[in-house]
Amino acid sequence: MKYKSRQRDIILEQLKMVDCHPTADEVYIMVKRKLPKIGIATVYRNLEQLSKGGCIFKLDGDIKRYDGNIMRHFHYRCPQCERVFDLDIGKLESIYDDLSNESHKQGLEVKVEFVRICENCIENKGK
Amino acid sequence: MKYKSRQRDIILEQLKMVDCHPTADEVYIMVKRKLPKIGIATVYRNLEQLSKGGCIFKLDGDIKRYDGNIMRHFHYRCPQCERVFDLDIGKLESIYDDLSNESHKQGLEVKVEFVRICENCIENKGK
DNA sequence: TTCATAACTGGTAATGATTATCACTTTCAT
DNA sequence: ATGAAAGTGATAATCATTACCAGTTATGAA
Repeated sequence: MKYKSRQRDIILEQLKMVDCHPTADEVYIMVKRKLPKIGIATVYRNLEQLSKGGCIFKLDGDIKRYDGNIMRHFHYRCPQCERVFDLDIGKLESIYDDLSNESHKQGLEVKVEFVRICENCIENKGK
Repeated sequence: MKYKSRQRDIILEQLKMVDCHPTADEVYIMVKRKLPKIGIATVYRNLEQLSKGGCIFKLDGDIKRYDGNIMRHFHYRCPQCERVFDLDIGKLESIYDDLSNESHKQGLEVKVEFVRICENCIENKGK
């Protein structure tokens, strides 16, 4: 990320505009509207760089997803559609902070992810 | 898992014998010593079934790993070699239990994974 | 036991996300 | 203004996982 690039700027801008957590392919489709000639490899390259640089988060899973919101917040993943959603954990938050602080003292980083069937998948159950 | 199969029995047995967290391919190699004719598809099929049946754990990541130990315990993943190791979290444990209990009350399942460079990768740094 | 059938197997082809490669273009410090 | 380092886009390659299929095995009912 030594030089600046229009492609990278637009990828970051688009990712910050949405509140979902798109896959690389979904980012590619979003960015193509502004930069029709961009290649998928450029998208992967820049998503990787942006996440290594701390500008975005990479969410591991079967398919990787990316999050343009780097404020501390929480996610849940739907085990059916494999999508990731933001989550307000309310009073869980202070417990999480304890876990996080205590982990750091022990030289560990913590990764917490919640799992819950999403509303969409609950609705589509009858189908 | 309605019928029993020798292949599945041996996969489970081998997985319970080791304290590492092998990939499907590593399980394949292990099991091949006892069942030289087994196919890789059979290994994947049975690992999936065993994990859905709650006999083993599947650990998500770039490459999936499997754990034959279903007693409650904790893992850390090395971000360099991507291997997974067991971890004694000591006093973190009670905090984790709080988080877990409170999550369940809110209809969420929690997944916690720790991250730390493993000893092997620290040693090999100079190389 | 015999039989029907549902589950399981092994080999292999297909899939699909991600990475590597390469010739070309852009950026930027000097 | 120029040359080295970084970035790009097209496409081929990789590789973990899944799908498919013809043949085998397990199981329960007759």
